[in-house]
Amino acid sequence: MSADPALRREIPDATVARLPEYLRTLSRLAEDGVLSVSSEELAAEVGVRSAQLRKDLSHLGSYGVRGVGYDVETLALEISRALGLTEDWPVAIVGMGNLGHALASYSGFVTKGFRIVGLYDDDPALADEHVVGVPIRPLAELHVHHAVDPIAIGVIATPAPAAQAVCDALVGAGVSSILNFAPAVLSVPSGVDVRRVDLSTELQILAFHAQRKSLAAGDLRSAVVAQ
Amino acid sequence: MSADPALRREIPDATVARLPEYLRTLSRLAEDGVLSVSSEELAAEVGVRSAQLRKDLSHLGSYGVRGVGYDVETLALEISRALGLTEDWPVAIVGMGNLGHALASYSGFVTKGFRIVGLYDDDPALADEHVVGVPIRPLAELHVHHAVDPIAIGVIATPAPAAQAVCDALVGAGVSSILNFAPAVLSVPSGVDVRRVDLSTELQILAFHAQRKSLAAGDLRSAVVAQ
DNA sequence: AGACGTTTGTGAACCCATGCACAAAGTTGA
DNA sequence: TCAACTTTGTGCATGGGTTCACAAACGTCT
Repeated sequence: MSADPALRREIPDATVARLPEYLRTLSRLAEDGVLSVSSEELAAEVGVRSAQLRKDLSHLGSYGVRGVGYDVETLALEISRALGLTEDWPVAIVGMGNLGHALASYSGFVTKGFRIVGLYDDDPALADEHVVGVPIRPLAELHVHHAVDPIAIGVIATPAPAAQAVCDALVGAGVSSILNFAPAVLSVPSGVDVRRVDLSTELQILAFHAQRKSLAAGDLRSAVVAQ
Repeated sequence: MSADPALRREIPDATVARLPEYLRTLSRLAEDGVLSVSSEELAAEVGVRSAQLRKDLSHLGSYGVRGVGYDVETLALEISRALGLTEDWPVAIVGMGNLGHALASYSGFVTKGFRIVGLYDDDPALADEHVVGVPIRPLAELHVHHAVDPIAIGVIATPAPAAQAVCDALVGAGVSSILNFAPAVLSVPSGVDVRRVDLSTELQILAFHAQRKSLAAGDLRSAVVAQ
């Protein structure tokens, strides 16, 4: 029987969403030569409550020492393992406009775990351009490429109208994890995982809170008007 | 007394996060000439349960007609109002590398509600370059600019090490809503709102689920090994 | 060795969000 | 006008996530 709780137990989604942040902070601490942290210290760095941090970590196993804290190296390694970053993940980006270029050259992509193996765009003007050493090819070549060098994660950085067709092509080639930057809801068969990142959604949420703040500030005025 | 529930009642964060998606879908339907939708239809388009959609909308007021559905135009307008998109929000982007360029020319930014009023970067190589008609200027000019043409929302698209300093500059100039693309946790005074979008976090979450899928597929093998 | 201080891991209470199911309210058609 | 049908808005139950608070476990110092 495996003793690793990460492989046996279910890790809550909310916890998984925070693990990358813990990992990033631990890596920074390791670079700074810090050997050990308490949940209190680490939580303060990340901006969460220490109880939440401890409960999150408890889902991966018991890697702390009571009265002492957590060994930075060990904990970083265990989080990496839990997230699956000990193996590397071949990534393909479809849509090499401004955003696609930015993503391809984003250093966060290259860092541990992820490797860009394909860049796709049907615009002839981009044909055979290279970004970070990888050639841009037409989407039709996806199948061939995937057969030779399988793609684990597909990133969609096209305009919204093209997104569903690109998604279908990725799914058709066998990709079952997709990161979608296009402002469109994708329909996929079950078993395929889609995460969406939408810039304008984030802006709109900020606008909502900004509006609330300015309404609160102008309370007096509106109260008078309301009368 | 104002009769608008959006101004009086509290709208849950989870609801606010979904409103932009509802709005986008309604706008698309309006373009297609659709005049009315039921909660069932709209929910199917967006990919949520109809009960959730109705509950979300009930927080803004009562804009549906029983037995009929929602008027597309009216509902879109009411969501826009609730989100604060009826006024326009001046946005400044700091950090004009690949990502900054992509954001500045992203069409989602220009669409209703948001207007780019400033682009900042201290790299002399970028000085006086124009993107979408706006000149790139050094960060030191932020204060002056803000005094003339106030900035409501600041977008940080710099590398992580610079993010906190940029954030301090924005806050110092009076910006109280910040969208942070740098992989760093920002500390801000209370009253300032920060949202973070992190590309590598999203990738890592995908990797976690991908790993879980491949572990499930290889269950038999690991079970044998475990014995 | 034993007492003391520290920090983890977790049971239990709370809180928010989701989903169900139905009454209320509207339309349509005879 | 009235009955049949449709769809909203919402009270209630359920489930997950967060926070509290404390016992268990470890190191340290005498």
